[in-house]
This record gives sequence, C-alpha cells and structure tokens, in this order.
Amino acid sequence: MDLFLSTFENRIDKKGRLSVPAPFRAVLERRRDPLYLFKSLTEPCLEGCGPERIGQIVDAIDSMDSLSAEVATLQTMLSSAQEMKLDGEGRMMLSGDFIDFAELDDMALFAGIGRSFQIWLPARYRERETAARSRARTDGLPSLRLGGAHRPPGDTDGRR
Amino acid sequence: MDLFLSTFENRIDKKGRLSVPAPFRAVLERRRDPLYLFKSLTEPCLEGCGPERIGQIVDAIDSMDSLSAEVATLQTMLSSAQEMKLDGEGRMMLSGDFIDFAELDDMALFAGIGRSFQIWLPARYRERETAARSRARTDGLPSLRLGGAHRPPGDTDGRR
DNA sequence: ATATTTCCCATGATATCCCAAATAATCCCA
DNA sequence: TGGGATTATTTGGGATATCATGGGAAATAT
Repeated sequence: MDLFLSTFENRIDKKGRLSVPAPFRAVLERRRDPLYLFKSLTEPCLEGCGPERIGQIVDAIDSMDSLSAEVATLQTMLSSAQEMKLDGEGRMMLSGDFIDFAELDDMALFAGIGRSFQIWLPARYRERETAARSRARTDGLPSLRLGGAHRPPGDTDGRR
Repeated sequence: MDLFLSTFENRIDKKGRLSVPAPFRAVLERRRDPLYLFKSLTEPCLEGCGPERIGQIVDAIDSMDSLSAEVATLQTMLSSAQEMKLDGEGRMMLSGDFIDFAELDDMALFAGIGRSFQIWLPARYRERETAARSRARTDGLPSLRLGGAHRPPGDTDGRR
C-alpha cells in the first residue's frame, strides 16, 4: 500500500500554479488516479485525495435522507471539490476560491497524512504542529496504540 | 465515473442566456445525454441532471402507492422538469418560471453534487455553505466510514 | 408587424501547452 | 569520504487554445 507521507513546501507562482510533490504524483500515477482537491470542512486547509474518497461521499449521499443536515454537509464537500488537471510538469492551477479559503500567498505546504494529504499556509501548519506536540506532552498520547511501528517522540527520521 | 463537482458562477445576460459550465457540459456530452432542469422540492434552487435521474424518479413513482402523498410530491418534480436545449456556445435560456422560483437575477451559481447539480442565487448558496461549515465544526463530520482499505479500480474484492 | 428565440461570429480573459532555466537530489569515482 | 557530474524536480515565461460573454442577423412565433 503506498501512502501520502512527509511534508513538502512549494511555491505558488504568479499564475497561480503549484507543483504537486513528485512523491505524491507517483502515488497517484501508479494507480492511474486523478487528483481531487476540496476545502476542509473543519479547518482552513485544502484536502487532496483520489477518486475513491469522492465516490464514497457520492454513494453516501444517495443512501441518506436527502433532507438531513448530514447530506447538506456532504454536498458542501462535493461542491468545493475539483478534479485537478496537472500540466506536463506536474503543476495544478489553484482557483482563487481555494487560495482564499486556505489563506495561501506564495508558498504552500503539503502534509501527507496517509490516504490523503492537506495543503496549508506553511506558517499556520507549523503553529498547528507545535500545538499538537505540546498537547501530546501535557495530555498524553491519544488512546490509539499502533503496533510495532510506533516511534518514540523525538525521532526525526523520515524528514527532509 | 465522471461527476458534477465544484462550483461555478456565471452571468445571466440581458437576453436571459446562461452558460452551462464547460466541465458539466463535458459530463453530459460524454454520455450524449440531454440536460434536464427541474425545481427542487425542498429548497429555492433548480436541480440539473441527465435522463437517468429522471428515469429513477419515474420508476420510484411506478413502484409506489399511486394515491400516496409522496407520489404527488414526486410528480411535482416531473411536471416542473424541462429538457434544456443549448446553443452553439453551451448556453441555455431559463424560463421566467425557473428564474422566479430560484429568485435569480443577473448571476447564477452552479453547485456540483455528484450525479446532479444545483443552480442557486449566489448569495443564498453562500449562506447555506457557511451554515453547513459551522454545523460541521460543532456537530462533527457525518459518519462516513472512510477507513476502508484502498482498492485499485476494478478490484471487486470485498475485504476490509 | 412586432417580439422573441436561434444561430453565428467577435472579443477579452484565463487556462493550458510547450520549452527553457534554476534548483535540488543522487550518483560515481577518485 | 568528498566533490564534481548527472539526473530529477521545481520554477518561469511566451505561445496557443478554451471558455464565458456580448451583440448582430436570421428565423420563428405571436
């Protein structure tokens, strides 16, 4: 199973183009998947994923009571979703709506989180990361126990 | 599966013409489908779809008690439906009835929601989006089971 | 005849394509 | 192990194509 991992910081040029990190492109190309981006429902960032996640949302809507608030929420996700076409160099064009929503200016940070990734204003992402780390120290780790793959805090392996 | 996704805001010109967003047209043209519009049953917007959706409504009516209130409701959808003809540039003419129903003036917002899309007065759509986002932050996300293992396209194996 | 719709072409804005330069990562051999 | 060479990746810019929009003219209806 290949996943979106690690973080990358790329420049948004004055035409609004942004290179998708080569390792993320490789994941999608291996599956021959197009890339979808949508606005996070809960945070000021963009989410990137393949078509399977979009399909799950579509199917969920069809199986739910179309008058429910949950359906309206899922529709909001789809209405903000775009299939991103990449140019020959692996860049996508970010719409003004996406840039405004995530409050991006000239740099974007890609954060791989397994089956999907997020795009953040770099400074905001780092704030959030340090906040999450200090919460982990004071509140302890989430009750999740990962198998043998768990890494002790402070292990910086795998960064670039 | 190609879907109606993302939002587009287009102008209704003084002749009453409205461009259907090129990506939506592409979905319909790919399937050689005509476009149908009808008045939403539940909200002040128009719904757009291809013939298969109309067929589903017809089939649903046929399978229900023809005296029930639900049938009368579904019939209302059908009786408001119009097959829209597009000009060479991909524009349609909205009837006065449609414009009044959705309270449109000079701009229309297309919101893709998967197998269909909606047409809204832009300001009204944004209110609704804002409401959905604040609900998502307080109530949390709809309970989608997104955690399943990734399956490559064509893999019909049902394993978790 | 008058109003409305349909067809056709023009235009500006913007996205896409294509090629080249700059930067970063990797390799290879001393 | 170091450092230069090679390759991969990101970034930039000009040319081209696409799209939304506007308006005139032809066709159709009232």
